[in-house]
Amino acid sequence: MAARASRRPLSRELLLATAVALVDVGGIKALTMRRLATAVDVEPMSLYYHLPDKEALLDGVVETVVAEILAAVDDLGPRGADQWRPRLRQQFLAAREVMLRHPWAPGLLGSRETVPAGLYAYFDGIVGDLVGAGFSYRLAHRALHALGSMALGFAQEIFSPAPAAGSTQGDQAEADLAAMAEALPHLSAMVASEVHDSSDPMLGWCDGQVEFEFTLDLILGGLERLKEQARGSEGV
Amino acid sequence: MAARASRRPLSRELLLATAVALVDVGGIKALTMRRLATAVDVEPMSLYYHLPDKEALLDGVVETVVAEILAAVDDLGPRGADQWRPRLRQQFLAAREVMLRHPWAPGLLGSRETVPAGLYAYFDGIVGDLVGAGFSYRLAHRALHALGSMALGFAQEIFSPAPAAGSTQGDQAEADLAAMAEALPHLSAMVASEVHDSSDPMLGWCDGQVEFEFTLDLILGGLERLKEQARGSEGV
DNA sequence: ATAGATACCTTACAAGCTAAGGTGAATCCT
DNA sequence: AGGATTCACCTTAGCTTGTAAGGTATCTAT
Repeated sequence: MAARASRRPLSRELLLATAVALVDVGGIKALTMRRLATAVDVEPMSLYYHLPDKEALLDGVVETVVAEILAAVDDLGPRGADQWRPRLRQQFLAAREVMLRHPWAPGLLGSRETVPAGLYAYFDGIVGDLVGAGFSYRLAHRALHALGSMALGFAQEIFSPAPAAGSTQGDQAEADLAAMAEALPHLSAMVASEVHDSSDPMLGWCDGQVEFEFTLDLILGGLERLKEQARGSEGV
Repeated sequence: MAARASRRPLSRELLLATAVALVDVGGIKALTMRRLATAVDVEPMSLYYHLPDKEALLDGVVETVVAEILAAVDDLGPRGADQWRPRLRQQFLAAREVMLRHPWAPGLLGSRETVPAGLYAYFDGIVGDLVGAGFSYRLAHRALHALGSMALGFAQEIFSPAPAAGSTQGDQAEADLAAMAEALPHLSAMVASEVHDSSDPMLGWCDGQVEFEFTLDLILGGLERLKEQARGSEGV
């Protein structure tokens, strides 16, 4: 038929890529079998030839994003024993970049019950690097959890926008601010203090990137110190 | 009617409490208007007298859990300036306990676009404590992000179970282990190393509580050090 | 007694996932 | 070449969800 000749044939890859695009623009709730079908110009049931059901679609979407992260993270910087810290830092910053492109990804990942195998391979590499750099397995394990949950947690970003700001209009805004200053004195003072040495007031005053790097360095620094302590007490 | 007399009258609170119970037992997907209606023994549309729509129900559920966290966290330990660290530690451990009772909560919280006001009040208290203990507003802000995302991230627990263990049966299990040892050498070695000085093998070898406390202390320690540094460079 | 408010119910529909089975074209086998 | 198979997609239909529209019974106040 003309219709069929005029479009790319379906494939799992095409469907997953299209699905990721759909979610990027409309959020996870916008991903339905029907909409995905419309997006690739077929009837809904045709999807089921390439994907067993919607769960598989979601798993596939996760897999796709994880692959994107792995690609971004692969071979970043040298692998020397003394390079573990900048290397890990670069890797997590790269991972975060991907997550920023797909802000829904961590939540989806957390909601899935099976995790793509590629992720374990990635963890394996990290443990290898850390142990190679002098970490005990135990400390490497802790590091994995600490860094992993930080990376995931930062994607939630519970705390970035102002609390339920409704109307952003002159008078009302001032009244809101006044009410907030009373109810949340310390937070208000904090905002005021930060706006003070920043340029634009109240616009993106929570710089996620800076916060992320801060926390990342906090954890990396703590790990380094613990590693040295352990090494010292071992009597090397 | 007999039926109506024989049950508690509906109320927002009853609905939310019932909803939380439903989610606890069946996961977030088990929470439907129809099931909630059945659980409180009314027809589905009766719910809409107390809740505008399902979004409001979900917001209410989040609100309920947050209230539970706030209750658990309230007034824990003394509020002295030198007590910020054990105090914060206790608070986050208490919060984690609630999250363990409702493992779905962080994910839901992250998926909502408005956050309960009570949470901001809680953050306000933390900032107050930190600043009172000598933190700059900037560092307190960073601390908020670091601790908050850690707490949220740890609930995802991407990395606890073995990667997609299918059959847990004698021969097959051994084959799986062997295959895993080859594909993920460092992780396998790590598991082996940890099992070695633990008692029961492979059963809950990822102790979430220990990992959580480790990461919490890592962050608290880092913050303390940064605080002292800043204080020192200020010339007090 | 009547008017309204309150709290719950009946009906109905669009949109979601998917089981069951159909169809035309391509490919393979002899 | 011709029949059988397979591939890739479609049609129909069933069941679940959220919820709009409007109905009804009970209580409260005048």
